[in-house]
Amino acid sequence: MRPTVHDVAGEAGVSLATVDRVLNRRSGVRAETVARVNAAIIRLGYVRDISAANLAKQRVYNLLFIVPEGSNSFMLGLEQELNQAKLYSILDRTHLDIRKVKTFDADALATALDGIDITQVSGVALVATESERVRGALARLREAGIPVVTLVSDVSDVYRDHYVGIDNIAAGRTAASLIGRFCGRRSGKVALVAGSMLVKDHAERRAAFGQAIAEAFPGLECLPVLEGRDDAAVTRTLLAELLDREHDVVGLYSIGAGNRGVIDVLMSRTEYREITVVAHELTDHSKQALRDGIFDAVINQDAGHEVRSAIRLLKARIDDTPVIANQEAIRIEIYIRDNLP
Amino acid sequence: MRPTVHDVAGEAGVSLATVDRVLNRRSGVRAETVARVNAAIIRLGYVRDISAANLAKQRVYNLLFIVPEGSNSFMLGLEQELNQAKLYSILDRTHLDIRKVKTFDADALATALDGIDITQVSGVALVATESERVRGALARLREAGIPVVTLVSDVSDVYRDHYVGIDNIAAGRTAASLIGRFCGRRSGKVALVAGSMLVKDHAERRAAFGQAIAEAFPGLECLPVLEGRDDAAVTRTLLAELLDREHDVVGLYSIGAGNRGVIDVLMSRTEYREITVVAHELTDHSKQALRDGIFDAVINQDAGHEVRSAIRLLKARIDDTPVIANQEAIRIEIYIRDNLP
DNA sequence: CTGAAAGCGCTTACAG
DNA sequence: CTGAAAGCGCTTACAG
Repeated sequence: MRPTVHDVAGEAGVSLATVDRVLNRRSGVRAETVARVNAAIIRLGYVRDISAANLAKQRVYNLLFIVPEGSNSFMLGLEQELNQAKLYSILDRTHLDIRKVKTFDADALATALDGIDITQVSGVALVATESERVRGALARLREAGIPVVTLVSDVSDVYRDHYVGIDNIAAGRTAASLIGRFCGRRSGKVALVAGSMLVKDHAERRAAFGQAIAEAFPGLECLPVLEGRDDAAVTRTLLAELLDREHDVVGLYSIGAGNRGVIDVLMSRTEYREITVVAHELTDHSKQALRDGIFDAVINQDAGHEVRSAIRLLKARIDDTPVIANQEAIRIEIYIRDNLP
Repeated sequence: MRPTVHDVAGEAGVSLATVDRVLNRRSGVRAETVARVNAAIIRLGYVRDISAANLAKQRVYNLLFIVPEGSNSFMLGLEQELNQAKLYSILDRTHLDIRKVKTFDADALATALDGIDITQVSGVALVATESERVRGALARLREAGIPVVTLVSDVSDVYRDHYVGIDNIAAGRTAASLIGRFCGRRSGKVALVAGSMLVKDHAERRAAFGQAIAEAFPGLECLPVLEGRDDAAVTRTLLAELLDREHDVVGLYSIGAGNRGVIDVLMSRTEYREITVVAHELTDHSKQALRDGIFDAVINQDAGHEVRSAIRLLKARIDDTPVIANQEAIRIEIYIRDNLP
């Protein structure tokens, strides 16, 4: 049988309460007593039963998720995963609170962060837009002992405990390899469509993509980025105009989440079918585009995995328990028509 | 506050013991009393706290994993993941028992299954080799109320509760698309290397691959499968001989786990570098082959995910709790040099 | 067929 | 600085 606090207390010759004080690193125990208890713990190989501890504590994890009130499919998907997680979270004494802030608006985010009631929240996850105010707000949270993880979009690593999302530089290189390889020996131009170059993940993907193309596929030339603001209508206009003007486009990299506009344009003329297209994020639209042969590959990050991972990471910080690094790594997933989930 | 058994007991006007009997569907309660308790449960929206229940029950999950005592890297990786999971499983009152049986030997597997002490084991996961004896053994286990999941390799679905692994037909089609697309406009022959066509997953991948190539890439022609028995030496000899004889091989699909032999041959002559290669399973060898440009893509199933998923699924069956379907779906992962984890 | 009491492994006031 | 006792939300003999 696994040893319990009773065994430790017996072995150390102290009471349960003292064992508990030592286990939880509470003050007011003589150094010598602490040492005796710790020795007993090691001797017995005691490991605390966290479920029992949480039961006794009546611990409830109050986790706050701050996400952009976006209209794009990926963010909607993320929100849906959060609501899914919410259904099951009651079983784990976890309360998920979802707050939406204006997209790409650092001030709105900072205001939301500043408004957090430190006594009511045990952990925070946020889709970050970085700014001085945001950094300040995060620093205050962490000083108050509240764990913070960034989701999908990161800030400098001193301001959060963990980043849950993909490596966007590697993602950009991946897109480059796929387009380069799929284009085969063809040479020509590559169109780039992003949401906004002010967003760090889009900027990173774009830069890495350009570099990888230049390195490995000299026959391909990247055109200037179109910034569609993740808006279908804007993207549609810009891209239609571009493809009308440029007559040598063999590839297209859709960096952001404005896939609907891209799909509309690509479907508008049969000759566009020849263009090799790689986009981001698996949604109903992008899946259909893969099936229809409009998209050749989609690079995805699993929103469900990200939500569950953020929850696990926050709880692990709160309980001071270990995590399995591999389980928390968010993969750069590649989908083609044949391996859709 | 969430309602507890006390609240239910009060509401129904019965004792805790009776509430417990109803909750656990134990016999010896008058139908009318059962109805009263159930009504109270619904009225209060009561949800049982499983951690507390398990604490009271001193529940220990004894899970048995039966895996082939294989020498191939993927199975070794799986075993490593099992040992990883073992480290953390004590925290969850879970005991993992790993038993190894002779690879691809249905009788050895059946004997292991028949030898299970039903009173000591609460759930079984196995890498299946199907046979009449195996089916019989599984049926007996399930009649005894012991949940069974298959891992990586499946049996007919009436003999297990769940399959934890990839869709091998889709995997074969995925390989075909990748090779076809990467070969571009080149036409020629495609070499196929498998472990054994007697193994269902290899056979399924091969069939789906052949069909997809025939459908979509008429310029490519599949050569007869080499069966390397997942053995590096055998694979090396067979493949070297084949490539020496055939002078028009533009693609190679390594269906099984004998990647080392494949890599050796491909590195032996510079002209083999031109061959487009897709293999299965991410291991140290296959990762290096991707980095070196020997392999163009690797199709992977995440062994760590599979192990954790099998554990979650078995526990969910044991506790009769719901699972999140998306979390348990094993993806057909595509890796190229740029998105390696 | 039903209930009172003790216990699972931990924590928490309260007392000293 | 330390301990005895009660309690977290369940389950389990035991008694009737």
